[in-house]
Amino acid sequence: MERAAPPAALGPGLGAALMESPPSCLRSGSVKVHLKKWSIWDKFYNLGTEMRMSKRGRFMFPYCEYSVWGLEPAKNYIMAMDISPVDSYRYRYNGSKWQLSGKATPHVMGRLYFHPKGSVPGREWMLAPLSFARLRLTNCPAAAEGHAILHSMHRYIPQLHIIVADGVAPRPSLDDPRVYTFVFQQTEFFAVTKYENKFIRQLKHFYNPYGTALRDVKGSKQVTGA
Amino acid sequence: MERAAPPAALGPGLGAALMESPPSCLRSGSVKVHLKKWSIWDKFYNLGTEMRMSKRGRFMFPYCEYSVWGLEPAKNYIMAMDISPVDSYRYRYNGSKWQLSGKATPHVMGRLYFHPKGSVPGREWMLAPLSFARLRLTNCPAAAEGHAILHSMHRYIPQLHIIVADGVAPRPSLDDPRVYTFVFQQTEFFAVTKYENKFIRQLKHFYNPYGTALRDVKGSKQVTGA
DNA sequence: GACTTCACACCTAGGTGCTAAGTT
DNA sequence: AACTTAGCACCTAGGTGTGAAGTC
Repeated sequence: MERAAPPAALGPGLGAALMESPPSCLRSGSVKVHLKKWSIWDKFYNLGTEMRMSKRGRFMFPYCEYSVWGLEPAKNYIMAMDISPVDSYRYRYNGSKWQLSGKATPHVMGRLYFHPKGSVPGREWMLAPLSFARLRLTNCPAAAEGHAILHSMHRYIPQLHIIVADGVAPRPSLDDPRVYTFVFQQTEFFAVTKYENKFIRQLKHFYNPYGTALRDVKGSKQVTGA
Repeated sequence: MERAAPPAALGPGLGAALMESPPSCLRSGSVKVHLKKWSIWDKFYNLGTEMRMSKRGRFMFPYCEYSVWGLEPAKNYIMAMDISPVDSYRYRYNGSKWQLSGKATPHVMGRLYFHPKGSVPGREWMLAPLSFARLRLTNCPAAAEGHAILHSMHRYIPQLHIIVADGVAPRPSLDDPRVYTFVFQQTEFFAVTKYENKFIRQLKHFYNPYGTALRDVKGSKQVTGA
């Protein structure tokens, strides 16, 4: 099935003022990281990305995927992510935009999601995209390891940590100089249990392969160039 | 959907003479290994197990799954399998049974399938079943790593190798005394590109969750106790 | 003739947002 | 009223054996 152009409303979106594009490529020391599918991330970012959670844990869409350069080929690295609070506020959606709604519920700290490949030489990390597609978001405080525990109606941003695995400490402090951290502005999102912004809903339908059931209903499909 | 009893023809099968049950539990030094779902393996074994292959690689059914005891909890182990020729003959199916049909095509040697978990402490290996459900069989000599390369119409048996990973050699020789090898007689099979024995076909339909499409056709379903 | 490959329909498995019902 | 949960239909993804077509 051919994919039509995304709904026209989703292009210019909420107005040109928001149409900025944060850098999709960051450097830390000799290590360079590029955010893949940045143009899709940008589309969501400009509308105010929302990510649904559930008790069981839910994948992110878009998900975090990177290309990595500048690692030492023979040295081993561990790749980890965490989802960090952006600020200390709680938010609400008033029907058309997000607004502050009091102080944040304290963050459930310290959970890292380690890439399942484990400790792998830099050579191999640089060969293929580094994907965290299977990181799950949950609002259940008792969730299994490997799930990120978030609060609904709060604002978060994913952080990538590239950790030199020299065998000293398997899970070093993130302040350790052997940890390189990368944060891409356009991956910021609001955690929700149901989508609030209908344009976000439409973008999800359109780009997420599992969301196509609803791609053609309620005017979310439009003809190219119409 | 409830599962009816397996077809009556598949019980007594080819006759009582074949109805032996090889041990489902083996020991090597202090290490003990139990073959899971041995009663299903036995049913196939008594009819002459066949495993289909394809170019792209195909899962085994039944697949090899074990429980392990007697490892040193803190020591690391690597789990590997290979599919070994049982003899040096080629076979053919004459419509009712397998018979010799000349000398074997030389085996494509030395390929090991390593359990994807990698090097893990004995404690953890003993906690959960050790499954090789995702080992693929192929007849394509150029297949990707992790596929077992076999010849059709030849007879094979899977071997489990438990390898002490003391960091000396990542992929030691199988003659190394730090390698414990286990071979369960009832996992022997004929490699085929299409099933020959129709009773094997029926057993596969019956037990493989993906084969249920054909469970109810051509008399493969029978009523319990009829 | 004997064996292999391919396209197919059918199934399991599991992710998706929806709606309705439940909770606070 | 605001937010969360559970069940649903719908989809993708991919394993299954079949039967027809292809190969040797």
